[in-house]
Amino acid sequence: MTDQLSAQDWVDFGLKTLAKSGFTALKAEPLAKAMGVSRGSFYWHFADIGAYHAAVLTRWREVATEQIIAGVEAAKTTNRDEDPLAVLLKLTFGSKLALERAVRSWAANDARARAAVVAVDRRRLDYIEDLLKQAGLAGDIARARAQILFWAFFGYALSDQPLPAEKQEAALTELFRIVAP
Amino acid sequence: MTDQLSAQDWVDFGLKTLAKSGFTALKAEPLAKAMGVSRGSFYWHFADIGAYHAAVLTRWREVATEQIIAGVEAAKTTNRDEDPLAVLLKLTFGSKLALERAVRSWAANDARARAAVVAVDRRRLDYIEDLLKQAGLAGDIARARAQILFWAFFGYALSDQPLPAEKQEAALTELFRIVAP
DNA sequence: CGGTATCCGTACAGTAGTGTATGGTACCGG
DNA sequence: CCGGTACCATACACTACTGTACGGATACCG
Repeated sequence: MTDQLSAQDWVDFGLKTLAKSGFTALKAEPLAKAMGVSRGSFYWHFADIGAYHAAVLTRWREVATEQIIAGVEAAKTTNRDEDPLAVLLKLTFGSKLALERAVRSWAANDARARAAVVAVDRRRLDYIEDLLKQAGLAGDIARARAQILFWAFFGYALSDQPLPAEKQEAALTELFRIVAP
Repeated sequence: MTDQLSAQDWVDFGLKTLAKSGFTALKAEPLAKAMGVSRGSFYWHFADIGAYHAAVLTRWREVATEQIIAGVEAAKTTNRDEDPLAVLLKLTFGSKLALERAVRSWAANDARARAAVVAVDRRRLDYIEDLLKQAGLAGDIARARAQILFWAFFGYALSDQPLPAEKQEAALTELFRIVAP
């Protein structure tokens, strides 16, 4: 039978729900109803809500950390004439950010979510710093500008006003011009 | 008697609770217990939870919008030789940001909170843009860089890793150097 | 001093979600 | 064909919070 659910199904659905309705929607009963099953399924796959939340966060750590980085690295080899930093900006600022917002919102209210966010942040920051160093910036400058790029990214990701495409484009070019060596 | 509570008392305590425990703690029963009264008081001052939340958000709009701006304007007149932009950076990045984080986290899960955040954001962005124009930047450049400063601020405000003072200072100087005319 | 408005406590009913116990069903290996 | 395992439904007890009804206290005001 293919209509049986796995723990992975529950976690994936949790990520979708997280992006759409925020972490307050990560509850057994509403999720079960939305998936057309009863909580019997939920409590078979997970010991309790805490275990489920941990599983969702673990999965997010996996997908959020390596996603953009893999994209940039791919572009690095297939499209050698494009600046990796520009690719990074385009990829990050172009992707859907609802999930990112939801997890960071969660982190403000939950210690385990906060731990996941901190780990992911460090991974990303280190990567940006590497890119800047590879572009020829000195160590301390690279670190400071990586921090700025990082802040700007999350400021954008978390600002609730969907900026008009023009202004966003203008700000991005300016950001790139300002940070790039 | 001074041990009677006003609606304002409830709202102020709500802001403190918001900063300390997030919006999920903004519930009548826990708040009442923390204040040493019963929910009878709460439901006398507020029709329901929704009305209370609206009052808290309104109060936040008041304090969050004019706080920093007033500080910068004050420094403008009393300390004429300091760059207003530097003052702005120092004030914003130096203030406690728990409340800011909490409200923005709230905004990800609640439409009314989102509306408040959007309004406050616009006010701040416009002010930064004004500062940059007064510093002599052209209109489009001022707008783009204001956006960058704005993003960077929230990236900082919402990043859950308390940066070591050294690195933060370095990033700030670099940010100022990069954006200032 | 009596009355009235303000403020709060208490008791109740209702709702939403958690976790558990138990039983049912489908499929798989021997 | 039969026992066992994986998966799910149902029913129950429990907790946390909401909102309302009502009654008590307290201060102020005529």
